[in-house]
Amino acid sequence: MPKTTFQNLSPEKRERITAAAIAEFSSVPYGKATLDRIVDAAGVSKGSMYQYFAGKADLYRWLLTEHLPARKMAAIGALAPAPGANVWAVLEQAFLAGVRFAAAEPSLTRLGLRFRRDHEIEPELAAIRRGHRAASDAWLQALLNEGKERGELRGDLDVSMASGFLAHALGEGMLDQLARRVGLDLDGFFERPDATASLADEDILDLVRGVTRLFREGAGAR
Amino acid sequence: MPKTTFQNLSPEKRERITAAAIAEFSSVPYGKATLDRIVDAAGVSKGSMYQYFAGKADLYRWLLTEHLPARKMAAIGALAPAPGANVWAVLEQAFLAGVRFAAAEPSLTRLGLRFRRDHEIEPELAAIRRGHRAASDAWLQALLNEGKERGELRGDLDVSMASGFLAHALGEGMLDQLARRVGLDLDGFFERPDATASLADEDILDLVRGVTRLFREGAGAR
DNA sequence: TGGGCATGTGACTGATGAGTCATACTGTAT
DNA sequence: ATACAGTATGACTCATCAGTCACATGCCCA
Repeated sequence: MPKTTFQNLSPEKRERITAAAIAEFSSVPYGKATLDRIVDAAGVSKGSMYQYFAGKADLYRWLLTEHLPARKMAAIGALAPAPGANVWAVLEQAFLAGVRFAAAEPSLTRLGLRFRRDHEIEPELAAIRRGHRAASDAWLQALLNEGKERGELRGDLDVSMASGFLAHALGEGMLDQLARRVGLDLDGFFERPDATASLADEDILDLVRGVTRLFREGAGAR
Repeated sequence: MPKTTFQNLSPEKRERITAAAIAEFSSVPYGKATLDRIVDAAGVSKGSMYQYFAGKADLYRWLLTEHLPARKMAAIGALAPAPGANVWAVLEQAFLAGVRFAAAEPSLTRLGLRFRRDHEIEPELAAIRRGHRAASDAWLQALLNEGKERGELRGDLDVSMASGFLAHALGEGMLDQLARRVGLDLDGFFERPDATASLADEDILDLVRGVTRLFREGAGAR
Protein backbone atom coordinates (compact mmCIF):
# COMPACT_ATOMS: atom_id res chain seq x y z
CA MET A 1 0.00 0.00 0.00
CA PRO A 2 1.21 3.54 -0.61
CA LYS A 3 3.62 5.01 1.89
CA THR A 4 2.69 8.15 3.80
CA THR A 5 4.86 10.12 1.41
CA PHE A 6 2.25 9.52 -1.22
CA GLN A 7 -0.56 10.79 0.99
CA ASN A 8 1.42 13.96 1.66
CA LEU A 9 1.68 14.79 -2.02
CA SER A 10 -0.32 17.62 -3.47
CA PRO A 11 -3.62 16.30 -4.82
CA GLU A 12 -2.61 17.48 -8.24
CA LYS A 13 0.57 15.42 -8.29
CA ARG A 14 -1.12 12.42 -6.73
CA GLU A 15 -3.72 12.57 -9.43
CA ARG A 16 -1.09 12.77 -12.18
CA ILE A 17 0.56 9.65 -10.85
CA THR A 18 -2.69 7.79 -10.43
CA ALA A 19 -3.83 8.67 -13.93
CA ALA A 20 -0.54 7.60 -15.45
CA ALA A 21 -0.66 4.30 -13.61
CA ILE A 22 -4.23 3.62 -14.69
CA ALA A 23 -3.38 4.46 -18.26
CA GLU A 24 -0.48 2.04 -18.22
CA PHE A 25 -2.09 -0.87 -16.41
CA SER A 26 -5.27 -0.55 -18.39
CA SER A 27 -3.62 -0.63 -21.76
CA VAL A 28 -1.15 -3.49 -21.40
CA PRO A 29 -1.17 -6.64 -19.30
CA TYR A 30 0.49 -6.40 -15.90
CA GLY A 31 3.56 -8.26 -17.04
CA LYS A 32 4.21 -5.82 -19.86
CA ALA A 33 3.47 -2.68 -17.91
CA THR A 34 6.60 -0.76 -16.96
CA LEU A 35 7.26 1.66 -14.15
CA ASP A 36 9.51 3.59 -16.49
CA ARG A 37 6.58 4.50 -18.68
CA ILE A 38 4.36 5.42 -15.75
CA VAL A 39 7.03 7.55 -14.18
CA ASP A 40 7.59 9.18 -17.51
CA ALA A 41 3.95 9.99 -18.18
CA ALA A 42 3.49 11.30 -14.66
CA GLY A 43 6.54 13.52 -14.88
CA VAL A 44 8.08 12.05 -11.75
CA SER A 45 11.45 10.45 -11.22
CA LYS A 46 11.77 6.76 -10.69
CA GLY A 47 13.38 7.20 -7.32
CA SER A 48 10.39 9.20 -6.18
CA MET A 49 8.04 6.47 -7.20
CA TYR A 50 9.82 4.21 -4.76
CA GLN A 51 9.22 6.81 -2.06
CA TYR A 52 5.50 6.46 -2.69
CA PHE A 53 5.11 2.75 -3.33
CA ALA A 54 7.09 -0.32 -2.48
CA GLY A 55 7.21 -1.29 -6.14
CA LYS A 56 5.23 -2.20 -9.19
CA ALA A 57 3.08 -4.81 -7.49
CA ASP A 58 2.32 -2.47 -4.63
CA LEU A 59 1.12 0.24 -6.96
CA TYR A 60 -1.02 -2.22 -8.89
CA ARG A 61 -2.51 -3.65 -5.75
CA TRP A 62 -3.38 -0.21 -4.44
CA LEU A 63 -5.16 0.64 -7.66
CA LEU A 64 -7.22 -2.51 -7.57
CA THR A 65 -8.06 -2.80 -3.92
CA GLU A 66 -8.39 0.83 -2.92
CA HIS A 67 -8.64 3.23 -5.77
CA LEU A 68 -10.87 1.37 -8.20
CA PRO A 69 -13.42 0.25 -5.59
CA ALA A 70 -13.59 3.76 -4.20
CA ARG A 71 -14.26 5.30 -7.58
CA LYS A 72 -16.74 2.59 -8.46
CA MET A 73 -18.55 3.16 -5.21
CA ALA A 74 -18.61 6.86 -5.87
CA ALA A 75 -19.98 6.30 -9.35
CA ILE A 76 -22.68 3.71 -8.76
CA GLY A 77 -22.96 3.27 -5.00
CA ALA A 78 -22.68 0.01 -3.12
CA LEU A 79 -24.58 -2.98 -4.41
CA ALA A 80 -27.07 -3.17 -1.60
CA PRO A 81 -27.77 -6.75 -0.50
CA ALA A 82 -31.15 -6.90 -2.17
CA PRO A 83 -33.34 -4.84 0.17
CA GLY A 84 -36.24 -7.16 -0.42
CA ALA A 85 -36.98 -6.10 -3.95
CA ASN A 86 -37.86 -8.42 -6.78
CA VAL A 87 -34.91 -10.48 -7.99
CA TRP A 88 -35.34 -9.40 -11.55
CA ALA A 89 -35.42 -5.75 -10.69
CA VAL A 90 -32.29 -6.06 -8.59
CA LEU A 91 -30.52 -7.95 -11.35
CA GLU A 92 -31.46 -5.37 -13.91
CA GLN A 93 -30.16 -2.65 -11.66
CA ALA A 94 -26.91 -4.47 -11.17
CA PHE A 95 -26.38 -5.10 -14.87
CA LEU A 96 -27.29 -1.56 -15.63
CA ALA A 97 -24.89 -0.14 -13.07
CA GLY A 98 -22.12 -2.25 -14.53
CA VAL A 99 -22.72 -1.22 -18.08
CA ARG A 100 -23.12 2.42 -17.18
CA PHE A 101 -19.90 2.36 -15.25
CA ALA A 102 -18.19 0.83 -18.27
CA ALA A 103 -19.49 3.62 -20.45
CA ALA A 104 -18.58 6.34 -17.97
CA GLU A 105 -15.15 5.13 -16.91
CA PRO A 106 -13.64 3.12 -19.73
CA SER A 107 -10.11 3.18 -18.39
CA LEU A 108 -11.08 1.92 -14.98
CA THR A 109 -13.25 -0.71 -16.60
CA ARG A 110 -10.39 -1.89 -18.75
CA LEU A 111 -8.19 -1.97 -15.72
CA GLY A 112 -10.65 -4.20 -13.89
CA LEU A 113 -11.19 -6.42 -16.91
CA ARG A 114 -7.49 -6.91 -17.40
CA PHE A 115 -7.23 -7.93 -13.80
CA ARG A 116 -10.07 -10.43 -14.15
CA ARG A 117 -8.46 -12.02 -17.17
CA ASP A 118 -4.73 -11.71 -17.11
CA HIS A 119 -3.42 -14.96 -15.86
CA GLU A 120 -0.49 -13.53 -14.05
CA ILE A 121 1.30 -15.50 -11.45
CA GLU A 122 2.08 -13.18 -8.53
CA PRO A 123 0.27 -15.36 -6.01
CA GLU A 124 -0.74 -12.44 -3.86
CA LEU A 125 -2.55 -10.80 -6.78
CA ALA A 126 -4.31 -14.07 -7.49
CA ALA A 127 -5.48 -14.03 -3.89
CA ILE A 128 -7.01 -10.61 -4.37
CA ARG A 129 -8.83 -11.86 -7.41
CA ARG A 130 -10.13 -14.83 -5.50
CA GLY A 131 -11.46 -12.39 -2.92
CA HIS A 132 -13.29 -10.36 -5.55
CA ARG A 133 -14.81 -13.48 -7.01
CA ALA A 134 -15.90 -14.84 -3.68
CA ALA A 135 -17.55 -11.54 -2.79
CA SER A 136 -19.55 -11.23 -5.98
CA ASP A 137 -20.45 -14.89 -5.82
CA ALA A 138 -21.73 -14.55 -2.27
CA TRP A 139 -23.81 -11.56 -3.25
CA LEU A 140 -25.35 -13.39 -6.18
CA GLN A 141 -26.06 -16.55 -4.24
CA ALA A 142 -27.75 -14.58 -1.49
CA LEU A 143 -29.86 -12.81 -4.08
CA LEU A 144 -30.86 -16.02 -5.80
CA ASN A 145 -31.64 -17.80 -2.56
CA GLU A 146 -33.92 -14.98 -1.49
CA GLY A 147 -35.61 -15.05 -4.83
CA LYS A 148 -36.14 -18.75 -4.51
CA GLU A 149 -37.74 -18.36 -1.10
CA ARG A 150 -40.05 -15.71 -2.42
CA GLY A 151 -41.00 -18.04 -5.23
CA GLU A 152 -39.63 -15.85 -7.97
CA LEU A 153 -37.26 -18.55 -9.08
CA ARG A 154 -37.81 -22.22 -9.85
CA GLY A 155 -37.82 -24.17 -6.63
CA ASP A 156 -35.37 -26.73 -7.97
CA LEU A 157 -32.86 -24.24 -9.32
CA ASP A 158 -29.25 -25.12 -8.60
CA VAL A 159 -28.26 -21.80 -7.08
CA SER A 160 -24.56 -22.47 -7.04
CA MET A 161 -24.53 -23.27 -10.73
CA ALA A 162 -26.80 -20.44 -11.72
CA SER A 163 -24.76 -17.89 -9.79
CA GLY A 164 -21.64 -19.07 -11.53
CA PHE A 165 -23.15 -18.48 -14.93
CA LEU A 166 -24.67 -15.19 -13.92
CA ALA A 167 -21.29 -14.00 -12.76
CA HIS A 168 -19.91 -14.70 -16.20
CA ALA A 169 -22.90 -13.10 -17.82
CA LEU A 170 -22.54 -10.00 -15.68
CA GLY A 171 -18.83 -9.76 -16.16
CA GLU A 172 -17.60 -10.95 -19.47
CA GLY A 173 -20.68 -11.70 -21.48
CA MET A 174 -22.23 -8.34 -20.90
CA LEU A 175 -19.21 -6.45 -22.04
CA ASP A 176 -18.86 -8.72 -24.99
CA GLN A 177 -22.37 -7.84 -26.04
CA LEU A 178 -21.74 -4.20 -25.48
CA ALA A 179 -18.66 -4.34 -27.61
CA ARG A 180 -20.47 -6.21 -30.33
CA ARG A 181 -23.24 -3.65 -30.48
CA VAL A 182 -20.70 -0.94 -30.93
CA GLY A 183 -19.26 -2.93 -33.78
CA LEU A 184 -15.99 -4.28 -32.47
CA ASP A 185 -14.86 -7.28 -30.54
CA LEU A 186 -13.39 -7.26 -27.09
CA ASP A 187 -9.85 -7.10 -28.37
CA GLY A 188 -10.90 -3.96 -30.10
CA PHE A 189 -12.48 -2.67 -26.94
CA PHE A 190 -9.04 -2.64 -25.48
CA GLU A 191 -7.70 -0.73 -28.40
CA ARG A 192 -10.39 1.89 -28.75
CA PRO A 193 -10.95 3.15 -25.23
CA ASP A 194 -14.02 5.26 -25.72
CA ALA A 195 -16.06 3.32 -28.21
CA THR A 196 -18.65 2.53 -25.54
CA ALA A 197 -19.37 6.20 -25.16
CA SER A 198 -21.36 6.03 -28.36
CA LEU A 199 -23.99 3.69 -26.88
CA ALA A 200 -27.25 5.47 -26.17
CA ASP A 201 -28.81 4.90 -22.79
CA GLU A 202 -31.90 3.25 -24.22
CA ASP A 203 -29.78 0.76 -26.12
CA ILE A 204 -28.10 -0.14 -22.87
CA LEU A 205 -31.45 -0.65 -21.19
CA ASP A 206 -32.53 -2.76 -24.10
CA LEU A 207 -29.51 -4.98 -23.84
CA VAL A 208 -29.91 -5.32 -20.10
CA ARG A 209 -33.56 -6.32 -20.42
CA GLY A 210 -32.74 -8.87 -23.10
CA VAL A 211 -30.14 -10.51 -20.93
CA THR A 212 -32.35 -10.56 -17.88
CA ARG A 213 -35.16 -12.09 -19.86
CA LEU A 214 -32.91 -14.78 -21.30
CA PHE A 215 -31.89 -15.74 -17.81
CA ARG A 216 -35.47 -15.67 -16.58
CA GLU A 217 -37.38 -17.42 -19.31
CA GLY A 218 -34.68 -19.34 -21.09
CA ALA A 219 -34.32 -19.77 -24.80
CA GLY A 220 -36.63 -22.72 -25.26
CA ALA A 221 -40.05 -22.49 -26.92
CA ARG A 222 -42.99 -22.41 -24.55
CA MET B 1 5.03 -22.40 -39.06
CA PRO B 2 7.68 -25.04 -38.45
CA LYS B 3 10.50 -25.31 -40.97
CA THR B 4 11.02 -28.53 -42.87
CA THR B 5 13.85 -29.35 -40.51
CA PHE B 6 11.26 -29.97 -37.85
CA GLN B 7 9.27 -32.35 -40.05
CA ASN B 8 12.46 -34.29 -40.74
CA LEU B 9 13.08 -34.94 -37.09
CA SER B 10 12.55 -38.37 -35.62
CA PRO B 11 8.99 -38.64 -34.27
CA GLU B 12 10.46 -39.27 -30.85
CA LYS B 13 12.39 -36.00 -30.81
CA ARG B 14 9.55 -34.07 -32.34
CA GLU B 15 7.30 -35.36 -29.61
CA ARG B 16 9.76 -34.38 -26.90
CA ILE B 17 9.86 -30.85 -28.22
CA THR B 18 6.12 -30.61 -28.61
CA ALA B 19 5.51 -31.92 -25.11
CA ALA B 20 8.00 -29.50 -23.61
CA ALA B 21 6.41 -26.59 -25.45
CA ILE B 22 2.92 -27.56 -24.34
CA ALA B 23 4.07 -27.95 -20.77
CA GLU B 24 5.60 -24.50 -20.82
CA PHE B 25 2.87 -22.59 -22.63
CA SER B 26 0.15 -24.29 -20.63
CA SER B 27 1.63 -23.50 -17.27
CA VAL B 28 2.57 -19.84 -17.62
CA PRO B 29 1.17 -17.04 -19.73
CA TYR B 30 2.75 -16.50 -23.12
CA GLY B 31 4.70 -13.48 -21.97
CA LYS B 32 6.36 -15.40 -19.17
CA ALA B 33 7.07 -18.54 -21.14
CA THR B 34 10.73 -18.89 -22.09
CA LEU B 35 12.38 -20.74 -24.91
CA ASP B 36 15.27 -21.48 -22.60
CA ARG B 37 13.05 -23.60 -20.40
CA ILE B 38 11.44 -25.39 -23.32
CA VAL B 39 14.78 -26.12 -24.92
CA ASP B 40 16.01 -27.34 -21.58
CA ALA B 41 13.11 -29.66 -20.91
CA ALA B 42 13.24 -31.03 -24.42
CA GLY B 43 16.97 -31.67 -24.22
CA VAL B 44 17.69 -29.70 -27.37
CA SER B 45 20.01 -26.78 -27.88
CA LYS B 46 18.68 -23.30 -28.39
CA GLY B 47 20.26 -22.99 -31.79
CA SER B 48 18.46 -26.11 -32.94
CA MET B 49 15.15 -24.69 -31.89
CA TYR B 50 15.75 -21.87 -34.34
CA GLN B 51 16.31 -24.45 -37.05
CA TYR B 52 12.84 -25.80 -36.40
CA PHE B 53 10.85 -22.65 -35.73
CA ALA B 54 11.28 -18.99 -36.59
CA GLY B 55 10.97 -18.07 -32.92
CA LYS B 56 8.80 -18.15 -29.87
CA ALA B 57 5.70 -16.75 -31.54
CA ASP B 58 6.05 -19.20 -34.41
CA LEU B 59 6.18 -22.16 -32.08
CA TYR B 60 3.19 -20.89 -30.13
CA ARG B 61 1.19 -20.27 -33.25
CA TRP B 62 1.93 -23.73 -34.56
CA LEU B 63 0.72 -25.30 -31.34
CA LEU B 64 -2.53 -23.37 -31.42
CA THR B 65 -3.42 -23.48 -35.06
CA GLU B 66 -2.11 -26.88 -36.07
CA HIS B 67 -1.27 -29.13 -33.24
CA LEU B 68 -4.07 -28.46 -30.78
CA PRO B 69 -6.88 -28.57 -33.36
CA ALA B 70 -5.50 -31.79 -34.76
CA ARG B 71 -5.41 -33.46 -31.38
CA LYS B 72 -8.82 -32.13 -30.47
CA MET B 73 -10.22 -33.43 -33.71
CA ALA B 74 -8.63 -36.78 -33.04
CA ALA B 75 -10.12 -36.88 -29.56
CA ILE B 76 -13.68 -35.72 -30.15
CA GLY B 77 -14.15 -35.45 -33.89
CA ALA B 78 -15.36 -32.40 -35.73
CA LEU B 79 -18.37 -30.57 -34.39
CA ALA B 80 -20.73 -31.52 -37.17
CA PRO B 81 -22.90 -28.61 -38.27
CA ALA B 82 -26.01 -29.94 -36.54
CA PRO B 83 -27.12 -32.72 -38.87
CA GLY B 84 -30.75 -31.88 -38.23
CA ALA B 85 -30.91 -33.15 -34.69
CA ASN B 86 -32.68 -31.43 -31.85
CA VAL B 87 -30.91 -28.28 -30.67
CA TRP B 88 -30.80 -29.43 -27.10
CA ALA B 89 -29.30 -32.75 -27.97
CA VAL B 90 -26.65 -31.10 -30.12
CA LEU B 91 -25.84 -28.63 -27.37
CA GLU B 92 -25.53 -31.36 -24.81
CA GLN B 93 -23.21 -33.25 -27.08
CA ALA B 94 -21.07 -30.19 -27.60
CA PHE B 95 -20.84 -29.39 -23.91
CA LEU B 96 -20.09 -32.98 -23.15
CA ALA B 97 -17.36 -33.20 -25.74
CA GLY B 98 -15.77 -30.08 -24.32
CA VAL B 99 -15.82 -31.28 -20.76
CA ARG B 100 -14.59 -34.74 -21.68
CA PHE B 101 -11.73 -33.28 -23.64
CA ALA B 102 -10.84 -31.16 -20.63
CA ALA B 103 -10.77 -34.24 -18.46
CA ALA B 104 -8.79 -36.28 -20.97
CA GLU B 105 -6.24 -33.69 -22.04
CA PRO B 106 -5.73 -31.23 -19.23
CA SER B 107 -2.53 -29.74 -20.61
CA LEU B 108 -3.99 -29.03 -24.00
CA THR B 109 -7.08 -27.62 -22.36
CA ARG B 110 -5.03 -25.30 -20.22
CA LEU B 111 -3.10 -24.28 -23.28
CA GLY B 112 -6.30 -23.34 -25.06
CA LEU B 113 -7.74 -21.59 -22.03
CA ARG B 114 -4.63 -19.52 -21.57
CA PHE B 115 -4.85 -18.50 -25.17
CA ARG B 116 -8.49 -17.49 -24.79
CA ARG B 117 -7.74 -15.36 -21.78
CA ASP B 118 -4.25 -13.99 -21.86
CA HIS B 119 -4.51 -10.51 -23.11
CA GLU B 120 -1.29 -10.53 -24.97
CA ILE B 121 -0.49 -7.96 -27.54
CA GLU B 122 1.18 -9.69 -30.49
CA PRO B 123 -1.40 -8.51 -33.01
CA GLU B 124 -1.08 -11.58 -35.13
CA LEU B 125 -1.95 -13.84 -32.22
CA ALA B 126 -4.96 -11.69 -31.47
CA ALA B 127 -6.03 -12.23 -35.07
CA ILE B 128 -5.91 -15.98 -34.59
CA ARG B 129 -8.08 -15.66 -31.52
CA ARG B 130 -10.56 -13.56 -33.41
CA GLY B 131 -10.69 -16.32 -35.98
CA HIS B 132 -11.43 -18.97 -33.37
CA ARG B 133 -14.15 -16.82 -31.85
CA ALA B 134 -15.75 -16.08 -35.17
CA ALA B 135 -15.82 -19.76 -36.06
CA SER B 136 -17.46 -20.91 -32.84
CA ASP B 137 -19.86 -18.00 -32.98
CA ALA B 138 -20.88 -18.87 -36.52
CA TRP B 139 -21.45 -22.47 -35.53
CA LEU B 140 -23.61 -21.49 -32.58
CA GLN B 141 -25.64 -18.97 -34.50
CA ALA B 142 -26.33 -21.49 -37.24
CA LEU B 143 -27.43 -24.00 -34.64
CA LEU B 144 -29.72 -21.54 -32.89
CA ASN B 145 -31.22 -20.29 -36.12
CA GLU B 146 -32.06 -23.83 -37.18
CA GLY B 147 -33.58 -24.48 -33.81
CA LYS B 148 -35.67 -21.40 -34.12
CA GLU B 149 -36.96 -22.45 -37.51
CA ARG B 150 -37.83 -25.85 -36.16
CA GLY B 151 -39.73 -24.17 -33.35
CA GLU B 152 -37.50 -25.53 -30.63
CA LEU B 153 -36.54 -22.05 -29.54
CA ARG B 154 -38.63 -18.98 -28.77
CA GLY B 155 -39.52 -17.22 -31.98
CA ASP B 156 -38.43 -13.87 -30.65
CA LEU B 157 -35.07 -15.02 -29.34
CA ASP B 158 -32.21 -12.64 -30.08
CA VAL B 159 -29.89 -15.19 -31.64
CA SER B 160 -26.85 -12.96 -31.69
CA MET B 161 -27.14 -12.23 -28.00
CA ALA B 162 -27.95 -15.77 -27.02
CA SER B 163 -25.04 -17.17 -28.97
CA GLY B 164 -22.72 -14.75 -27.24
CA PHE B 165 -23.78 -15.93 -23.85
CA LEU B 166 -23.73 -19.56 -24.85
CA ALA B 167 -20.18 -19.15 -26.04
CA HIS B 168 -19.21 -17.92 -22.61
CA ALA B 169 -21.19 -20.67 -20.97
CA LEU B 170 -19.52 -23.30 -23.14
CA GLY B 171 -16.08 -21.89 -22.68
CA GLU B 172 -15.49 -20.25 -19.38
CA GLY B 173 -18.57 -20.95 -17.34
CA MET B 174 -18.49 -24.66 -17.92
CA LEU B 175 -14.94 -25.03 -16.80
CA ASP B 176 -15.62 -22.82 -13.84
CA GLN B 177 -18.37 -25.14 -12.77
CA LEU B 178 -16.21 -28.16 -13.35
CA ALA B 179 -13.49 -26.66 -11.23
CA ARG B 180 -15.91 -25.76 -8.50
CA ARG B 181 -17.28 -29.27 -8.33
CA VAL B 182 -13.82 -30.60 -7.91
CA GLY B 183 -13.34 -28.18 -5.07
CA LEU B 184 -10.98 -25.56 -6.42
CA ASP B 185 -11.28 -22.37 -8.35
CA LEU B 186 -10.00 -21.78 -11.82
CA ASP B 187 -6.73 -20.37 -10.59
CA GLY B 188 -6.31 -23.68 -8.86
CA PHE B 189 -7.18 -25.50 -12.02
CA PHE B 190 -4.10 -24.02 -13.53
CA GLU B 191 -2.02 -25.13 -10.61
CA ARG B 192 -3.30 -28.66 -10.20
CA PRO B 193 -3.29 -30.05 -13.72
CA ASP B 194 -5.13 -33.27 -13.25
CA ALA B 195 -7.79 -32.44 -10.72
CA THR B 196 -10.49 -32.90 -13.36
CA ALA B 197 -9.56 -36.50 -13.73
CA SER B 198 -11.38 -37.20 -10.50
CA LEU B 199 -14.76 -36.25 -11.94
CA ALA B 200 -16.94 -39.25 -12.63
CA ASP B 201 -18.62 -39.44 -15.99
CA GLU B 202 -22.10 -39.29 -14.51
CA ASP B 203 -21.25 -36.12 -12.64
CA ILE B 204 -20.16 -34.58 -15.90
CA LEU B 205 -23.41 -35.59 -17.55
CA ASP B 206 -25.27 -34.15 -14.61
CA LEU B 207 -23.54 -30.83 -14.90
CA VAL B 208 -24.08 -30.71 -18.63
CA ARG B 209 -27.79 -31.40 -18.25
CA GLY B 210 -28.13 -28.74 -15.60
CA VAL B 211 -26.54 -26.13 -17.80
CA THR B 212 -28.59 -27.05 -20.82
CA ARG B 213 -31.76 -26.91 -18.79
CA LEU B 214 -30.88 -23.50 -17.38
CA PHE B 215 -30.42 -22.20 -20.88
CA ARG B 216 -33.61 -23.84 -22.06
CA GLU B 217 -36.08 -23.08 -19.32
CA GLY B 218 -34.47 -20.16 -17.55
CA ALA B 219 -34.31 -19.62 -13.84
CA GLY B 220 -37.68 -17.96 -13.35
CA ALA B 221 -40.63 -19.65 -11.67
CA ARG B 222 -43.29 -21.06 -13.97
C1' DT C 1 23.13 31.53 8.98
C1' DG C 2 23.56 26.79 9.61
C1' DG C 3 22.15 22.16 10.81
C1' DG C 4 19.26 18.41 9.98
C1' DC C 5 15.49 15.79 8.13
C1' DA C 6 12.27 14.85 4.30
C1' DT C 7 11.94 14.46 -0.31
C1' DG C 8 13.56 14.32 -5.20
C1' DT C 9 16.66 12.52 -8.88
C1' DG C 10 18.42 9.63 -12.70
C1' DA C 11 22.53 7.10 -13.77
C1' DC C 12 23.60 2.64 -12.57
C1' DT C 13 23.32 -2.47 -11.37
C1' DG C 14 21.90 -6.96 -12.04
C1' DA C 15 18.85 -10.16 -13.89
C1' DT C 16 16.49 -12.12 -17.57
C1' DG C 17 15.49 -13.70 -22.08
C1' DA C 18 15.10 -13.47 -27.40
C1' DG C 19 17.66 -14.19 -31.06
C1' DT C 20 22.65 -14.83 -33.51
C1' DC C 21 26.81 -16.84 -35.04
C1' DA C 22 31.17 -19.11 -35.43
C1' DT C 23 32.27 -23.59 -34.95
C1' DA C 24 31.61 -28.62 -34.78
C1' DC C 25 29.52 -32.70 -36.03
C1' DT C 26 27.11 -36.24 -39.32
C1' DG C 27 26.20 -38.48 -43.33
C1' DT C 28 26.28 -39.18 -48.22
C1' DA C 29 28.21 -38.86 -52.76
C1' DT C 30 32.47 -38.93 -55.55
C1' DA D 1 39.96 -39.82 -48.55
C1' DT D 2 37.65 -35.37 -49.71
C1' DA D 3 34.07 -32.40 -50.27
C1' DC D 4 29.84 -30.55 -49.27
C1' DA D 5 25.10 -29.98 -47.42
C1' DG D 6 22.41 -30.36 -43.65
C1' DT D 7 22.13 -30.14 -38.84
C1' DA D 8 23.60 -29.25 -33.89
C1' DT D 9 25.56 -26.37 -30.33
C1' DG D 10 25.91 -22.94 -26.52
C1' DA D 11 28.47 -18.81 -25.56
C1' DC D 12 27.49 -14.36 -26.80
C1' DT D 13 25.05 -9.87 -28.04
C1' DC D 14 21.65 -6.70 -27.24
C1' DA D 15 17.58 -4.88 -25.28
C1' DT D 16 14.52 -4.36 -21.48
C1' DC D 17 13.23 -3.48 -16.72
C1' DA D 18 12.81 -3.61 -11.60
C1' DG D 19 14.95 -1.85 -8.10
C1' DT D 20 19.15 0.91 -5.74
C1' DC D 21 22.07 4.51 -4.27
C1' DA D 22 24.97 8.50 -3.83
C1' DC D 23 24.03 12.80 -4.37
C1' DA D 24 20.84 17.12 -4.89
C1' DT D 25 17.42 20.22 -3.34
C1' DG D 26 14.33 21.91 -0.75
C1' DC D 27 12.16 23.33 3.95
C1' DC D 28 11.69 24.09 8.96
C1' DC D 29 13.52 25.40 13.35
C1' DA D 30 17.12 27.51 16.27
